[in-house]
Amino acid sequence: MNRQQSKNTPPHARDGDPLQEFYRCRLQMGLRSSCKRSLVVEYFIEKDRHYTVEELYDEVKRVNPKVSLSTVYRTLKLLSDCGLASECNFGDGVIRFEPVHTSQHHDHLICVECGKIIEFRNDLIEKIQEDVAKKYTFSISSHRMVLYGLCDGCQKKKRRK
Amino acid sequence: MNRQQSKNTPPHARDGDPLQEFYRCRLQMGLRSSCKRSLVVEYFIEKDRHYTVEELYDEVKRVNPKVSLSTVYRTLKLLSDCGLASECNFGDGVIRFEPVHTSQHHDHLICVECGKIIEFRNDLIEKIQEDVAKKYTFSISSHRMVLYGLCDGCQKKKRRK
DNA sequence: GTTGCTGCAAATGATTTGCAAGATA
DNA sequence: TATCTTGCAAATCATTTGCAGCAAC
Repeated sequence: MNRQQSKNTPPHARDGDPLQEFYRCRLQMGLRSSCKRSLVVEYFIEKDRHYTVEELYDEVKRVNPKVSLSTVYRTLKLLSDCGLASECNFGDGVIRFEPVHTSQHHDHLICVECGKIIEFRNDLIEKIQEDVAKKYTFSISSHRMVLYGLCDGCQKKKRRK
Repeated sequence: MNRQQSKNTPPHARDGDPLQEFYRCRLQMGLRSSCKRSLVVEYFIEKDRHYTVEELYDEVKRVNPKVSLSTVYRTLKLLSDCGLASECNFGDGVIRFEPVHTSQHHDHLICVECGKIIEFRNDLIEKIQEDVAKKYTFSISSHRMVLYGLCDGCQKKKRRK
């Protein structure tokens, strides 16, 4: 948690820091502070990766082995409810959670070899939405796009063989 | 099964008809012909919809109530193995199967109100793939795109309220 | 002291599998 | 007859939940 922000920022401050936001939600929802839940929340937000429940559990357990799988499930559910995490489904049968950045919408690029996940933005998507909306008389509100391929590193590895 | 094709088309003929293709696979895999499996296969291919296992089961059961859920699961698995069905995951937690058309790749447009699913094609997607590939040094092999919104009918219904 | 948090074990729900009986080649 | 197909019940797997004990307020 490498932030400079003063500790006594009022809980209603929406400053874009997900942790602050979580504390705000926590108070608003009448939740208590607990070291296990905080560990999960802070770990998840700081690492800023696309975790499966199991992966997050495994890593958090290394820090505090007493954290249970239930707690990880419950905490991720909580974060989703607060709008600070969202489920990602890339169609591989595995559900992942990503921290919700207050920033803009993005899509995903996945390496089919090593599983690396990269977030990207591309404005042409809006053009596609327009085209399709016009053609089918839909009013489009959102989209999900995933590109699959080989990352730089994995391409190089393949070439060496 | 409204086709004009001769019944004795050799099993190796790849004529693009999914049913013929299935019979070919069936022979190749040493499977037997059974009325229940055929019912599931033919119903699935003829209806050409995005079914969940349960939906397909419910409908097939109306035709032949003796078909079991296991058989539907097994048959859809079989069709996937033959490359004649593919799993669709639109991120709503429900897995659907769609018949694989020998035709070109497509993406999906989903009405968030009534659940209607439309397949579409848009060539701008290739441009996006190029852009993103260049930016992240990826070599992209495939993609999935889903647009969510309101279909024509549901927009009208909303307007009437 | 009241109420939230936690781990555990049990429940759930979707899917898969073992097996014995029936069907097809 | 040999082997595939099927329904059923049991197994599996990820996720959720009930509950009793512990912890925060």
